[in-house]
Amino acid sequence: MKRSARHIFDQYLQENGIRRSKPREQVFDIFINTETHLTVLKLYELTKARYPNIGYATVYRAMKIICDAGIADEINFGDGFKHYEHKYGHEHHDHMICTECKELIEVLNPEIEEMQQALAQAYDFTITNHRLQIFGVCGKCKKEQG
Amino acid sequence: MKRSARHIFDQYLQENGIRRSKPREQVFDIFINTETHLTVLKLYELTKARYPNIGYATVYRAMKIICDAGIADEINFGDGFKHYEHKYGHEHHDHMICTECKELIEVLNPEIEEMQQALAQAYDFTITNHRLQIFGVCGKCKKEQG
DNA sequence: TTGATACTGATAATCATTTTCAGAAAGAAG
DNA sequence: CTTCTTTCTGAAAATGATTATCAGTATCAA
Ligand SMILES: [Mn+2]
Ligand SMILES: [Mn+2]
Ligand SMILES: [Zn+2]
Ligand SMILES: [Zn+2]
Repeated sequence: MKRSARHIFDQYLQENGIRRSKPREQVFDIFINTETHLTVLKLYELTKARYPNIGYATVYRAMKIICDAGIADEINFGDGFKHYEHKYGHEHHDHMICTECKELIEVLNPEIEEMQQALAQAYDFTITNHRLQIFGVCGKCKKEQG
Repeated sequence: MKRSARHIFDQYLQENGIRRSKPREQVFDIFINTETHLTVLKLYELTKARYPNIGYATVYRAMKIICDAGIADEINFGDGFKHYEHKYGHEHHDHMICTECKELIEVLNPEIEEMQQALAQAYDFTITNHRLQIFGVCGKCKKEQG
C-alpha cells in the first residue's frame, strides 16, 4: 500500500522530536494541496488567506522542515527567490522556463540523465544531485510575437 | 586574425557611448588576466591589491558592462554570490562542483547538448541558454574520506 | 494538571547587491 | 590648453530576501 506524504511527515516529526503545531500543519496543508511551484511569498499569501494568523517566518521554518522530511524540494531558478515543489511521490525532472510568460515545463530525458552519470564517472566524480534548467521561448509566446 | 577581448571591449564601449575610464580599465585588466571563476569580492580584492583606489560598487558596475560586451558571463551556483567567468574565446560548457572541496570541473558533452535541443523541439520551445550544474564529491575527496 | 521545552508572530538583523549623490574625470569642441 | 557637457567615481545609504532574536504561547509526556 502507498504511504502518504502525511504519514511520512508525521513519522519525520515523531523521529525528530518536532511538534505537530497548528501553524506548521496549516502550511503543510496548503503546500500539499497546491500542485505548483511556489515561492515563499505565494505560499504565505495562500496560507494567510485561509489561516489569517500565520506569520511569514513560520512559513520559512515550516518549509525547511517539510523539505528535510523529503516532502518538498527547494529550487533556485536564479531569480532571487526560493521556490518549492512537491518531491515525495514525484519523479526527478528538469525544468524548461519561458523567459517571456514564465511558464514552467517539467521535462525528463532518461538518456540525458544517463550521460551525466557517464560524464561524472569519467572524472571519478560521484553525483549527489544536479540541476538542469533550460531557458528560452515557448511555442505560445513565439506565435504571439510573430 | 584573432580579435582580442580588448578590441571587442573597446568597440562595445565606443558603440554605446561608454567612457574608457581608469577604474573600469583596472577591473577589466584584472578580470582578463585571471582565468578562474571569480566572485565579486575576490575580484574587488584582486583589483584593490594593484589599484588601491578602486571602489566596491565600481567592480559591480564594470562587470555588468563587461558581461554586456560579451567578454564575461555571470554564473549563479546557488550559493548566494555572483560568479564571473570568461566568455569571449571560450566554448560553452557545464559545471561539476564538488560539495566538499568546492572544486569546479568544466565539462562538455555534445550529446547532452544535442538532446536538450531535441527535447526542446518536442515542446516547440526555442532555447536561448541553459544551465547544467552537477553536484557531488570529486575523486580526491572520496579518497580522503575513506 | 503540570512543567519542561518547542514553537509562534513580530521585529530586528544580516548580507549581497543596488541606488544615491556630490565631486571628479573623460572627451569633444574650440 | 581651456571650457563645457556628460559620464563616472567612491562612499555611504537603501533595498529586499532570508535568518535570528525574543518574550509570550502551545504542545505533550508524565
Ligand atoms: Mn518541477
Ligand atoms: Mn566555467
Ligand atoms: Zn511563454
Ligand atoms: Zn572535492
